[in-house]
Amino acid sequence: MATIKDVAKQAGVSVATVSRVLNNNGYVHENTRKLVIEAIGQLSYKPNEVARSLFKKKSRLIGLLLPDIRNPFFPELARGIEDEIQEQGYQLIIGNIDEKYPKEIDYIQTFKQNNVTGIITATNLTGRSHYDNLSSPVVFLDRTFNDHPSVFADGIEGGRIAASELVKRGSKRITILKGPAQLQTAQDRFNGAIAELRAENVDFSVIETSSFSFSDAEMWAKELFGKYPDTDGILASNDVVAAAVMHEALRLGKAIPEDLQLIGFDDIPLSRLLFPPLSTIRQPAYDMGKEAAKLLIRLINKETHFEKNIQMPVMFIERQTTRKVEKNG
Amino acid sequence: MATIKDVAKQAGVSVATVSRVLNNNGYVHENTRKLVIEAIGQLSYKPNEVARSLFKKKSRLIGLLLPDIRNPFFPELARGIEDEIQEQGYQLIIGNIDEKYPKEIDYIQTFKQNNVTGIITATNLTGRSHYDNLSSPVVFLDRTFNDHPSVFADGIEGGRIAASELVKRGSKRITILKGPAQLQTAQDRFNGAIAELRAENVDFSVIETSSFSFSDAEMWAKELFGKYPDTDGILASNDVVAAAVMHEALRLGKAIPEDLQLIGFDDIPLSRLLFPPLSTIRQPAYDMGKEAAKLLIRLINKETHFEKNIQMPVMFIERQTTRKVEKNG
DNA sequence: ATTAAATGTGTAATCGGTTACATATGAGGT
DNA sequence: ACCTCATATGTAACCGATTACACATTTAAT
Repeated sequence: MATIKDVAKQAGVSVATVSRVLNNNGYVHENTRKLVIEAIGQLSYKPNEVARSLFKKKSRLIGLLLPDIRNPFFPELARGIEDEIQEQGYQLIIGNIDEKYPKEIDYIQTFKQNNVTGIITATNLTGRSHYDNLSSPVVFLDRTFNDHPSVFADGIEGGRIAASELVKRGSKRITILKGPAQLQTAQDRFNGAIAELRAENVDFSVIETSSFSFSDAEMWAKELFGKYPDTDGILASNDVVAAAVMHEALRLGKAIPEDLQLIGFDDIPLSRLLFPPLSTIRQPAYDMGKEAAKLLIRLINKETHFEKNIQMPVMFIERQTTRKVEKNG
Repeated sequence: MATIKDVAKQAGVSVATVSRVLNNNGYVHENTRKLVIEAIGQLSYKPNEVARSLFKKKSRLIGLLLPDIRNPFFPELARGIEDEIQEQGYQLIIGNIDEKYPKEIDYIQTFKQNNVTGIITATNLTGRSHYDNLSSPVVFLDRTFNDHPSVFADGIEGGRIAASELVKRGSKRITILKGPAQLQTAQDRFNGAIAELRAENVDFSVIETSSFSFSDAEMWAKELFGKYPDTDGILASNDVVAAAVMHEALRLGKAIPEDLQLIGFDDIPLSRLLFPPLSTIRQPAYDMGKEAAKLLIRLINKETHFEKNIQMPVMFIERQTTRKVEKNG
């Protein structure tokens, strides 16, 4: 790999001049600039980002922390972030936390040690946090944290809408799958839903779950139908869990949506491919990622006067695990 | 952030000694070592990885290139890699190529510029490649490339098995969804399948597809049933596409597996949650990731005498989109 | 014509580590 | 007592960039 010295020699100038051309600052004579650019081309020189980063204490890397890369919701967030930051010449480092707090600490440390320019975190273990005395800006995605910059969807409203749609469509004995206690987003959905059900005076039961994973989801589904075999409306904690519930319901021979209505949460790509296609509360994951990236870049550029807490809309996506509501209902 | 100089001052020694303690090399008196370790603790000093990397021309970062982070197969690979390399103190940078060649070039460049210690690539655009004159070792995952180190599953055998299982279970008019032409893995599956079908003298049709994405999968499914409405056995190019096909088949009122059998490819976590659960050819994604990581670490450590091309077994996972085979068949 | 400001370029310090080399001391061998 | 070698530690060069500062040359202004 050619270095800046090689380029300087080739162009017959000093390294300072090459650097000036590279960074487009300071004075450089037009002829000299051409010389340098030509030398760069001939040697196909690319600056060493590590050396740059050492001096500047800033890299072109942005760190992203995800709770679980296997949950399709998160790759979708990542895609949004990626598309946005690459336009600005940044690169993404993804750290997968696997819902484990020590991994989160490790990754934050790694990000620091590698001079990342900014961090976006979608992890959400309640309680302790290690984001306080970082030199690089942090955006909280799919969560909030004190009054730090954040992009999130309204989980409470989402839970409320889901419950309301289920009731509106005639479910009487509703079961809520309550997501992991340590995840704030899950609690929000749950709280929104029960608030609505209480207001509507509708009977409901709760199944507590402790993860969102594919492998465990089947377990909650079996538990649900074991305890509440005659439930006629289910609010799942997310779409993955909803898929498992639907699977179990169909296995038990229940008719969906006639005997049993089901609403998921997230609207992951797979949801429309289930059969019947899953009605769900959509979180605009890709756009949430984009917004978080935009917000982070504003913070990096030290811009001012912009909204630091962005709430994204959730919406009910009506597919076929819910019945049609009567027009005059 | 404390630097090595601060530690040296605090411990009353030179930076060289601190560095020796840090790296566990050279001679350090036991008492001195304790002094240094204490100073490190007091200042909660963490070495700057960027400075390290600049001198050593090696970082603790390993680069991973994925074709499409939204396809659940790839996060699974990533998880396997992650678990393995983190034990060795490395960190993962994931680059998502989005099936676009220029992005691949960009990421390789970024990896180089950031001194990654090794690269694992699961991209698979046929033809040109830019992996030739890299200083860091490269492992090809879910693909091969000349005789470079690689970890892959036997796509041809997978295609063969899938076809064989379908025939064995009585499908007569088989349709194959042929995956994207530019992906070697897809071609292998296809070739394996048609070889088997020809050998068995079974009639088949082909639908050509040009992506594995959720959004396009529905399109291929509709095209399939439009052109070949009486097909009674489908080999899907992967599980995502299989999900879409199943969705469409059920929508059309076909009975699975009685009227129509279906076999996917990959065995992504969602496959067992479909209803009926999807029969598929399993690739051991997590383990493939682990193996690739092990292989890479061996290359990094310049070990010798180990297998450089690792073929992983594929196997038929019998679920409920295929009929039971008669015991005396 | 004189001087201040703008332009153009190079030298060297710096970022935070690692390590080659120099130097010093003590132990063991003859 | 003398030499060798292992042990212990410090000084300074180095990795590849950026930039403060110095210096030289134009250009513009009075």
